[in-house]
Amino acid sequence: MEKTYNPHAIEQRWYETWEENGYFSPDMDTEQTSDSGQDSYCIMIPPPNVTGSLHMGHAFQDTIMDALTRYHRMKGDKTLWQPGTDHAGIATQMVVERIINAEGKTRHDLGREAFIEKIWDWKAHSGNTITRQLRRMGASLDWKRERFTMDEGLSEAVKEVFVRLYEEGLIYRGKRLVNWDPVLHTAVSDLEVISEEENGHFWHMRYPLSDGSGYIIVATTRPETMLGDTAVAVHPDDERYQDMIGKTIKLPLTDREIPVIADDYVDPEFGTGCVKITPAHDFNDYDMGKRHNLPIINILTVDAAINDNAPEKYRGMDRYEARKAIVKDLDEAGLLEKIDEHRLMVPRGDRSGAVIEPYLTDQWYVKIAPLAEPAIKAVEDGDIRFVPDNWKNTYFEWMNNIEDWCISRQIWWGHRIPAWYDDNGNVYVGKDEQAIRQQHNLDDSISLKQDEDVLDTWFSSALWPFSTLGWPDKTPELDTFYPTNVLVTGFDIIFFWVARMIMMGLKFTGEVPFKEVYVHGLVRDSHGHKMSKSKGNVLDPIDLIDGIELETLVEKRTSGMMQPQMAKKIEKQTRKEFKDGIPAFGTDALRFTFAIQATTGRDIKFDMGRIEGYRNFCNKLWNASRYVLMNTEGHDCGMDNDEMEFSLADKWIISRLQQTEQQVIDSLNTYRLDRAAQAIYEFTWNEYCDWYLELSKSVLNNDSASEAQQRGTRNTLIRALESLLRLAHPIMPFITEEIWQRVAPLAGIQGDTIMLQPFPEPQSAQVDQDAVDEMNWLQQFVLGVRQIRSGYDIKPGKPLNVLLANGSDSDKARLQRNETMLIKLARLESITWLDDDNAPESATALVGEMQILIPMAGLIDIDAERERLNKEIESNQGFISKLEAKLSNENFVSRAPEQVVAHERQKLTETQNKLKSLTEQLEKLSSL
RNA sequence: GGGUGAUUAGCUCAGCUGGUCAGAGCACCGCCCUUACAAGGCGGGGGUCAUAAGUUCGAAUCUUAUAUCACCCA
Repeated sequence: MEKTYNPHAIEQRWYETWEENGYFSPDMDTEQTSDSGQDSYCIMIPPPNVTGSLHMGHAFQDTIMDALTRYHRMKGDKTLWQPGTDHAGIATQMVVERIINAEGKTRHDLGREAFIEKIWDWKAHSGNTITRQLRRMGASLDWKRERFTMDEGLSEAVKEVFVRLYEEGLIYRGKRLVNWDPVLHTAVSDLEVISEEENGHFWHMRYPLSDGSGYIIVATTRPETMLGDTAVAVHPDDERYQDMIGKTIKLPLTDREIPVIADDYVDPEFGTGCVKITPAHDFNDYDMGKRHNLPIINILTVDAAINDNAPEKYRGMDRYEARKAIVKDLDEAGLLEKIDEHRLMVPRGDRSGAVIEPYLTDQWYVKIAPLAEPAIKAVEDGDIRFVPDNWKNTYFEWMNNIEDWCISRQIWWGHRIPAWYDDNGNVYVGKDEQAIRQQHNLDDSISLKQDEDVLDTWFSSALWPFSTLGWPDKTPELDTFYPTNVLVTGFDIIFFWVARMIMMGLKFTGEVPFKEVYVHGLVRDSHGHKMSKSKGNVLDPIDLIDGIELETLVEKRTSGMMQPQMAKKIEKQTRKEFKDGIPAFGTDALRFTFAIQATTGRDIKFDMGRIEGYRNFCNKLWNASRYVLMNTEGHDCGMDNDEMEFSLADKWIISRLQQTEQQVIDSLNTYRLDRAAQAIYEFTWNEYCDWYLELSKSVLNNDSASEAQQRGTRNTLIRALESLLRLAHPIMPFITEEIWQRVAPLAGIQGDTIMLQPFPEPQSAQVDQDAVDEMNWLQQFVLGVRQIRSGYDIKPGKPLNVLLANGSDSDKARLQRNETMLIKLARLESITWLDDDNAPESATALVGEMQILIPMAGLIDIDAERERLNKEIESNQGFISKLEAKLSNENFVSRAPEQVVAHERQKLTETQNKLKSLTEQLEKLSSL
């Protein structure tokens, strides 16, 4: 093996091998599908946008899913991690449209069919970026089953669902106020609208009463909408305006008269207490208009320009142009009271960034209440469990206030709505035109035209857990893997996606789509800020894996900026934070970094120090393995000759391994990847490397050790490492595979890949508590010597003579058994039991009550040792008085559980003995 | 305005159903290139667990209030 861990050299190669050999597949081809009592395990990947590229959120999420998948596969479950991508209607259309625009054309020049053809072309050539990147992450997805939300089978499922919902009256067409994106020319759902506070104005306008008795002042943030006003509303109890109610107003700049009405909705405290009502362009006003039977006057075109319902002067003006003109005209007419600065919530389309207008159009809707009810119940009843649990509150909150889902979009890329119209405007819904003609007895003399709209992308995503498995056909896949086990997702799409999958899954399969929903946090930058292109703080997971030069990174972060003026600042920041660019950490280090920070429900602040530390951990594992291989390759490790003798260290490390395995299993079962990773880290570094490997040297490099002893140690070295590799494989697949290939044969294990080896199962019979206790004693001993050494600046290499006093029989027996190891580990010359009285001046350490004495002659300063002892005594006295206080509290003694009290008593005794021993030492020094 | 979560060492975070004077990594200080590893080894310093009250024999942990921050919804 190479001296230094080099992830590049191993990662790509292993992934190709795994994929080529079909290790990712659950083998549905074999006959034994759902028999044999084998458990199945299935995770659906949240399908990334086909236009997308891997970002830190994906990398985090995929690490979690892959770790779970690999764990279950090794456990022996029939395991499927289902891959695929989403057609991402608006996003994809925009990407391809931009390419066409660059060629000086629009999509309208091409026409619908040719444009869609272009998109398919684009997908064929450029649509696999993200799947390539997923492979770099080591994701063990079964690529043979990769699906796309627009492929044939899934489109079939979409039609099936649409038709059935329509036939049950759960899909309807209606004229409603929708969120209209005037740039994309489509309706968007509430969830696709992002409202943020922006600076704006509050215009106060005078509306004259028709009878000439004065005017009412109304305030608005969108003065151009006044052209569509059909009333002014006040609160029914508002004393200021009682006599106005029922009167009419002469709406300025128009020739219309509108009533003053009373409605509870009006907040008398806000503004003047008078509200202009524009039912066609405001959601609240729309509701109020319905309550009061107000006319609805649409004044905007699809581009959000003023249409022909408005006075001629403003027609054709853009909404903001019209705003200026109207404000000016009002001002000139003396009808502008004042203009205030104002912070207001501005709704923007999440794709286009355009300011959304409420707009009255014909759209398709899903009637959601009947679907929501069982979906709420499924979570209430525990058929679906959220991890962490509190996310169910968010889910309930939304589901209980859910509104009908607008599913039609006025774009070209997507599932076309399976509805046809005849010349009389009758609607027919069916899978295709032919089916409809047949069903409704329509011959060719009647022309049918398909609805131009496509479905919201999330409509097909909602079917993902079963459409990918072949639904509506009854497939073996569906039978085996549905319901799936867990959905791993960020909280940001609980509404978009999770809730809708639950509703659709229950509706069409009668079962929940997944039993658990694991909700993970967001990956932020090291300062806790959201990563975004415009802030220039984005990290690309691939750059962390492969490394990147500073110049390339700067270029990457500053190119194609929406706000080029930010580029300077970003460049400066980047140069400061990454002086030497980013080194190549490798996939395993990145995955480990994510895993160990995957505490449930908490955001991750991505810190370069962490990933560096875990890259070092990979290196540690690598070098430890090198040591093991050096000492086992070509030697008898007990495979051929089972005459072996196991040392204390051997028994101890095997015991600790069992305990670690249990901890990892428990942690993985409860989605605590952080604890699993932590347990692996601590065992590997602090126990296996720091202690066990060192102890093994005193056997392997010791000529007087017997063959059986050496064999026992080699056997333990290799077995423990082999298990550890399997234990760590789900989190760090590449390095474990690479090392395992060499280690496994030495441990007597045949197999082509670690991927398909069984996951370690702890054996309680292998836990030797006596060995654990004795090892603890040995560690205390070594630690005590080291502390003295370090405390008095004694050279690490200088062999010391150690004296022992006040030892029990057990101490003596333990010393006898472990003397060789102690001498080697603590670098001692000799260990001698002392007759009580003739101790020379010494520095002291304690192991329990046994005293370790290191004679000071020529080594140690008496005053310093005295000071140290005094400090130690003081601290122990403090502890004792605390314990005494506790134990003399009658309430404690009588009410606390016996065990706890006994434990405290024991601590007291131990500490008292320790104190006594320390005091003796101090006295000895003082008397000299 | 409603909801959720957070607040523990200089930084990033653990701390499970209350019970070993509060833990890890990074950073810091000291010693060491000891034949697996300087991407390392050994040792060390550092926190009145946001604040206040309460429950309890006992609170970082449970309850309530306050403060600050973050996110979601309106």
